[in-house]
Formats: sequence, C-alpha cells, structure tokens
Amino acid sequence: MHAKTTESPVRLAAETWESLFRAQVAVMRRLQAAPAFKALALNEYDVLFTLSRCPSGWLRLNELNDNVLLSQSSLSRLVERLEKRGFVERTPAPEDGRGILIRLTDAGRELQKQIGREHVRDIAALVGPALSAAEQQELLRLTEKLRAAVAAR
Amino acid sequence: MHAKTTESPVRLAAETWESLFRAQVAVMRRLQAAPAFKALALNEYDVLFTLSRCPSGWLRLNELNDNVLLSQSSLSRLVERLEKRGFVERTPAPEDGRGILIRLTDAGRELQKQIGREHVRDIAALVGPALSAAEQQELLRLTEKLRAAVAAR
DNA sequence: GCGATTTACATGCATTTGCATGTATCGAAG
DNA sequence: CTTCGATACATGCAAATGCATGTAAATCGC
Repeated sequence: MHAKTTESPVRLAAETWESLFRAQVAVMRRLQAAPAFKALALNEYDVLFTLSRCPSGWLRLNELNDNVLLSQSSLSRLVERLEKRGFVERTPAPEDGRGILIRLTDAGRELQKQIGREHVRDIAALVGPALSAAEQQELLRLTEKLRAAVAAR
Repeated sequence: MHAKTTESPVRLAAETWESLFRAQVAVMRRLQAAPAFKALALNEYDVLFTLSRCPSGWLRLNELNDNVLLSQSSLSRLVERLEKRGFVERTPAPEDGRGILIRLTDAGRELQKQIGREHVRDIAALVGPALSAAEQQELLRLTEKLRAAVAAR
C-alpha cells in the first residue's frame, strides 16, 4: 500500500496545510516585490480591493477585518491612514451608532484599478505557467471549499 | 457554455490566487488564536519548526528566510530574540565568513515539539472536516506544484 | 424599562517590522 | 595580487502592529 494512503488523517491535514502555507509564502514574496507596492502596502491594497468588490460600496470595519490578517486595532489605524491619504471615506453607520461605514473615494478607486491591473498580471505570470487551467480550477474549488468550511465554524 | 470555461486565463489565475489567499487568511486566523501562540509568535514557531525539520540541524539565515514571509533584517532580529530566550544557537559559518549557522537548543526543540503537537491538532480540526482525504491529497499536490514552480523562477 | 453584558471601534504603549545603510567577506576580472 | 561588484548579515530609525484597555452604543435578562 502506498505511503500516502496509510498516513494518518491528522498527518495528512498537517502536510496539506503546510504545503498551502508555503505556496502562499512563495507567491506572496514575489508579488510583494512588485513596484506597485512601493506606494501602498499589500494589506492596504487588499482593503481597497475588498471595497471595490463590494456591491453597495460601503463596508463595516469588522466586515473588512474578516478578509485581512490584521488585528482589529491595526485595521482601524490602517483605515485611518488610508483616509488621511484620501483613498477612503468614513461615515458613522446609520443603523448602528457604534459602527462606521467605509467606502472608496474616486482617488482610491483609481489607485485600486491601477495597482490591480499590474497585480493581476503578476499573479498570472506566476500561477499561469505553474498549473494548467484545469488544475487552477480544481485548486480554486478546493481552497474555496476550505475557506467556506473554516469560516462557517 | 459554462462561465468558468470561457473566462480568460489571466482572470482564472487571479481568482485562483485570491481563493488560495483567502483560505490561508481564514485558517491562519484560527490557528493564531490558539493558546500556544501566546508564548511564541507564529513566525517564531515557524523558524523553530523549519530548524526541527532540517537533517543536519544547522541552517543559514538566508535559507531560513526562504520559508518565512519576513524581510532579512526582521528575520535577523527574530533569530536574535530566539537566541536571547535560549531556543536557538548561532555560530559563524565555517565555509563562509559572512554567514551564520543556526540550530535549535534542547529547550528550543522541546518547545517546538510541545507547540507542534497542539498546532497539528488544531490544523486537523480545521482542515479535516472541510475536505475529504482525497481532496486534501489533491490540494497538497497542487500547492506543492505551485510552490515548486514559483521557487524555480 | 433598567442594570448587566456584549459588541464596535479607538487609543496608549511596548514590541515588531521594513527600509536604508553599514560592515565584512566572497568571487570575478584583469 | 588588486580592485570592483555582489552577497550575508547587522543596525539606526521611522512606521506598523498587537495587546490591553477605554468609550459608547446595542442587546439581553428579568
């Protein structure tokens, strides 16, 4: 019997996670080196990107926090910096006096688009040659399934 | 024709990467919250882990840097902190007067094992219920292929 | 409907991080 | 052998980050 099929479920899960994590590190290291991220840290871009994908245009701070690997306080200050630089606006949430709503300004939307175009090209240049289209679709499916399962708990 | 099959290669690659990245964020957020990481940041644990998996026991600083998403200077100081806490040792590299070699101390190895056991359980508890064994093996294969392709360039 | 608990976000402060640069060694070219 | 550029790691310093905590609003229990 093949080794992979006899190893314990716990070990398989650990190896799978480690492989996913190392792949993320390897790709991210390349992406971060792009000239576009001289102007804006990757976490900052990520916030602009998430806002750009939001149908209503407005997001709560804690909704943003689900997408980014940052503590609540760090995200709070990151958004504060983006506001000072004129890339996002903040407004008290109408239905909840504790909350704030955030959206892109025109300048923020423009910057996101500009960096986004280059970023997408960089991603394609790294991922495209590495995996076939079918493999990419399968990787997309598996990671989305994993994310959904983890978020649901 | 299905939408997924008609989308451009560039778009597919970008969506695949985003999905992988979001999954990594979702899982990492849970793992970081474990009590074990009160004593040791995840990046610090990662260095101990990488050293524990090294056959010779010794690694160069720049070899370590390939595994961790940290700048060279940050890793230099991270190792300095680990040395002060007694978890690693540093020695000038014998074959290269510029380099240093790092290895675990007994205390470091013990701490890595202890945190590692809990960490592996946490991983299994998150990944195990999310994906079947066959899916995990496929995810492992795809992420390893991606990592190898990116590292090779 | 009122006090107690929880949730959302902000802020003080110590630690960590990255960028730019410094120091020392290595390797290549002549 | 000498010089010049590249590589490996360390360090000064400003900025970012996380933890603990603060403030204010919402929600829960009775």
